[in-house]
Amino acid sequence: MSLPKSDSLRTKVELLVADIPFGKVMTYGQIAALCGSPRAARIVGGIAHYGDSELPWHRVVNKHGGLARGFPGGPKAQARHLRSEGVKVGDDYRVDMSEYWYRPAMNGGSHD
DNA sequence: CGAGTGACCGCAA
DNA sequence: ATTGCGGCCACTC
Repeated sequence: MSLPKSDSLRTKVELLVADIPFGKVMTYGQIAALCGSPRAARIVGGIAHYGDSELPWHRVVNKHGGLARGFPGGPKAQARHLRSEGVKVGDDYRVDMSEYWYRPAMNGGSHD
């Protein structure tokens, strides 16, 4: 396991968000799931709000590929950042998940 | 320490 | 399509 199981969810989330490569995006639910709590998607959002503002939260989107609601500046700002990284954002502020969804090759969940 | 809030997810009507 | 509800964990007041 690459993630420190002893640390709090917040720490893992921050590590994952910080590990999102350039031009890629992750979902709140996916991050939460990788942290061990697939239902704790809101916690991820919460961390984004009062967590490290240095992390690339603009690369974090919801399950629908849409942008966050409380993002500073609105979805426009987030969309601008993503486009700036080469991510195509639709008029509905949605990113192509099948293209930009970053899936860390870990947990050996492929099959046992 | 208790209560409230939060940038979400999924289902049901 | 929208609205409502429960759930999860952490942080702030």
